[in-house]
Amino acid sequence: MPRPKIEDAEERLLSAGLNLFARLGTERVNTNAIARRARLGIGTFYSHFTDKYALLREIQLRTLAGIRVARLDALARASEQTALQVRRSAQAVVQFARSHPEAYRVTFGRERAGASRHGPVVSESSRPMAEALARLQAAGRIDAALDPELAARAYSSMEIGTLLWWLEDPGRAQEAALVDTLARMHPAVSGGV
Amino acid sequence: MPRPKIEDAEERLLSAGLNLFARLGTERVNTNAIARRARLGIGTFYSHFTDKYALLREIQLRTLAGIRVARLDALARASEQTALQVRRSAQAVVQFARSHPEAYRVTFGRERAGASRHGPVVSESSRPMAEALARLQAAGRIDAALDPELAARAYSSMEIGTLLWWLEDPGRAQEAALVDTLARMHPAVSGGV
Amino acid sequence: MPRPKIEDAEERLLSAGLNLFARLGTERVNTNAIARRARLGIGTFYSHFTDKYALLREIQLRTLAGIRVARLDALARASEQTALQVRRSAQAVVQFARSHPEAYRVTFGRERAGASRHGPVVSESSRPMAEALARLQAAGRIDAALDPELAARAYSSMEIGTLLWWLEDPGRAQEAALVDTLARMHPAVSGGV
Amino acid sequence: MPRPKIEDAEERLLSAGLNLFARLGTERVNTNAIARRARLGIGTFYSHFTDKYALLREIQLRTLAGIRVARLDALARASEQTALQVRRSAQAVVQFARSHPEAYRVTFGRERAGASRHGPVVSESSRPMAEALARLQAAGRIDAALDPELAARAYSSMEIGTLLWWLEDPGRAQEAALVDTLARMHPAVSGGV
DNA sequence: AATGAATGAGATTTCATTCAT
DNA sequence: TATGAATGAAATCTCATTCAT
Repeated sequence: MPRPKIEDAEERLLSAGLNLFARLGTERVNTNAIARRARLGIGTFYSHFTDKYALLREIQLRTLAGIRVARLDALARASEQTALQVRRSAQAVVQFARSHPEAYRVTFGRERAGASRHGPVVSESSRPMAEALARLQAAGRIDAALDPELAARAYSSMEIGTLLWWLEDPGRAQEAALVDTLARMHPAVSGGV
Repeated sequence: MPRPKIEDAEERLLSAGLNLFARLGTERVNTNAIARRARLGIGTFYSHFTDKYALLREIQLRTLAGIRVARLDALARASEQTALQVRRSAQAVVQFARSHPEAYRVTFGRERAGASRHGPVVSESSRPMAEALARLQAAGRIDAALDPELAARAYSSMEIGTLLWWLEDPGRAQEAALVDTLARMHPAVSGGV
Repeated sequence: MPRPKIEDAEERLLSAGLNLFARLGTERVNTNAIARRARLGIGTFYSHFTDKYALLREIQLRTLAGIRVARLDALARASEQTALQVRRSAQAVVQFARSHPEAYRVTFGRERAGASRHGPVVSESSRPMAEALARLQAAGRIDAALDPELAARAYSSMEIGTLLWWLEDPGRAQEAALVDTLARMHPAVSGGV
Repeated sequence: MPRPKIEDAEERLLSAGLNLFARLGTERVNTNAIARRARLGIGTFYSHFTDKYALLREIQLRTLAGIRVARLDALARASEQTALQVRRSAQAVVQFARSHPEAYRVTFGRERAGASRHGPVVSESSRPMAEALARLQAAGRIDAALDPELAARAYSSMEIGTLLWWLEDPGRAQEAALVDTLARMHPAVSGGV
């Protein structure tokens, strides 16, 4: 009898899931709670997602896409200068995290139990960055002894870990200081010859 | 039929738990499985730990203590030179992770759902390092513009994230390269004046 | 395989619970048994009642309401004469107990362990009766030395205890003799001036 | 190795059990807790009692014996006059309950789950009283229409129920008023011709 | 006789999932 | 398409009881 309104049920579910995941953690949220918060029947949940982790995956994919776009936008507007590009890129991510803290936490946070159930969405691919570092190395712009892949990997972990820590309490650091620290510790900057 | 023979039940449970947590992830392991693997009754589990997360916490505390000791040992043997100390410290942690991959993964890995249930054991405290950086700064040894707390935080995330990634497949990088990368990107080294 | 057919699950559970509680006692019945007897899944039990004691409470509330109604009905039909009202009231309760022996036993019986877990439902309130006795006293109809509250309390215990004993084996006494004894020993009758 | 001292382990267990049963209710006390409170090993419990209910039964038997003795003592000292004997008997029980509230509650209180497991200890035998009433009837001292057994039964319930209620909060009534009410409502008194 | 670690049957409770409406 | 009552496998946790010491 109900049938509330033929609306964006899927969006409602994604939004409800994001909020609950961020507040309670993936494991402490169940499908019934997501459907209830979306003001939809539990059956509706299952006609849109196969399970809780499918919804989580969709949230993560959207977040990763958002970050990619933000980063590319920033780079497009920045000059060719490496140090500036690094800074702009860091700035873009920090801004994204500040604007979408729930999405960032849900996507990168600890307690990603879903990963072990349905394979990781976030492979934390640092491939593009590794390639960029390799190019800089080839151009003699950074220390030849640096391992590009390891360095890229290390930087990614640093960025994610630091942002998650910051989001727990944004009062912990000024946004500008955060960007500065990330940029300084970026291998393309610190590793300069 | 209770009480067949007295044994070191607690150690057996810790070892079984470590193994299962590392292989399956905290959430996919239940108390029954831990007890069974330790070849003990489920009741024995509960007479030693209040729940799964109490056992997890004990594993983590032991791991953290082990790392602390390893790091201090390494520093005690190293000269006073900062760059060398940084390298020795990184080496100690890399060696610890290589020798106790399960413990490292269980302690620092993603999917730390238990943390949200019983409070985090691993605060990933970077306090000591922040203080060391501040001292170096006061001595004019590293850039005054660096924020010691942020930098320490960032380095910790980097170290942990990189080691977790490496442990997934140690073939990904030479141990020496790993140590080298961590040392290079350490703020006390890269941030030198 | 869920959801075979929609039914009045709650009534089925109440009825199954009443029967089992009466036969085995509150503590010897578990939620599984109640659900099984109601031919419902255990999950269905928990979607209707928070636990065993919530179901018990509902049974008790219904029983108390039933007795209240029966007593008021009887009084409404009786004349104003005190002795007759007392007799009619006793009669109403005896009839109720005879017609709903399980409900009476479950509501008033010993072994009300649940009470201590979730607060008593049956406060065995003798307030109304105490007030009635006080009015009769004021009107000089019963001994002024009688303590109305104590007397009301005492009568309630007597009524309940006697009925529980009788229900154990209704052959123990004629219903008429039971009513007669209760009426005779009622303070408004025996305490008359 | 322990072996604390060859003492009255049994008395210690009875005392611990009485205290715990009275505070928590029969069902919420377990054998381990009783042994712990008696500062004895759990094994010792089982070398003295077969289970929790055996200990409960022993407590109840002692209590019943105590009440019997108190009542007989009182009657022995009272004159032959019925009204006085009734009053003395009531007084004796009230005093006993006041002096041994835990024992009284544990013996007569609701939530006698053990009863259903091991058969009732307290049959609430009102046989002696029924016989006394019958004798009084034969002597023409009380109304011939009264059913002695029912009346005895009713009085017992009244006495127990009222005392349990009083023990919940002795401030509820003066001890003298209590004795007075019980005596007044005793069939040998109120039923007098 | 006293001990208490070990036991495991059994009770409670959760929640992903189905399917008749 | 949307619904939500019903389901039961699975997980957690308790506690009476045993028996080697």
